Amino acid sequence: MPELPEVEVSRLGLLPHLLHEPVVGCLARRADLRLPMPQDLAARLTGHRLAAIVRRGKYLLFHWPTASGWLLLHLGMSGSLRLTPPDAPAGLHDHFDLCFPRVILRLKDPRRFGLVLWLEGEHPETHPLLEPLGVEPLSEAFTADCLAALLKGRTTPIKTLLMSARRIVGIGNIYAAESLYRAAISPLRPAADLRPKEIQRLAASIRETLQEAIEAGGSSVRDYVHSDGGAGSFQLRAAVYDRTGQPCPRCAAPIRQIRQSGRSSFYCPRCQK
DNA sequence: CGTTACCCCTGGAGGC
DNA sequence: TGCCTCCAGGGGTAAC
Repeated sequence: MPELPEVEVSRLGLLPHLLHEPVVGCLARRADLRLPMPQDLAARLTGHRLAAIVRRGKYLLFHWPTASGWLLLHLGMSGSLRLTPPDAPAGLHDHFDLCFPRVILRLKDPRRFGLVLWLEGEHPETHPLLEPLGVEPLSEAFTADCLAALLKGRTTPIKTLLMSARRIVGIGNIYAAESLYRAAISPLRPAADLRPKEIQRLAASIRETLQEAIEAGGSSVRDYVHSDGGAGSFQLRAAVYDRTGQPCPRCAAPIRQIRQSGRSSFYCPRCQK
């Protein structure tokens, strides 16, 4: 489920409930996620107060300076986070609990492509999973010039490039499709063929699409603790994603579905050139 | 180096 | 009803 906006909305939803709260325990019901979950988290974290929650791409990082380390969390394809009351029974795919005095942070991840790791020390950005990550699309560093530099000399289809986290983080299959639609650029275009005007449009549409999705998510999650789906369950209304055969909102041509690098792509063959 | 194929895992949808 | 196939919002690794 989660791309950058869903992860960011989760972060924003968790912050007011968890920040500065002391950990009272942890529970790993299934430790075999994409990588094995550490087993000593309760011992490391119990009694320590959560000092920050940071997002990098689709990763969430929870910081405990007094335990001198970070908890790294990734939701994979099917992961979601919820805050539950301490006595709420765990469901089938609730693999991990981080317990605070009044609430439990609970990770549910049916496909188990997600990740819970402990990063020792104060520099998580040097971890092998984080170090190679590309630019944050909502940061000031992400300009049209920046995007132009990423595209330069690359023959990969622009859609594939948008989804490669070593160049630019956080954009998954949905927001790649929606950003390209908004910029009126075909997902099939070789990256290096985009003209400066198009690059400018694409950079802007990526920002806008992600930002709007975050705002939509934020407004849809009123009470994080008691809401049904957690914060990962919203979705920006898609113009093209998963709308094969339905009319393009702009020109009514049927949305087309193709396959690129093993993933479905959706686009309007008339609007996106 | 750049790009693609395949793999991890479970569940839901649709065809028969 | 069951069984089968395909598909799914991610990403790492191996192979060309």
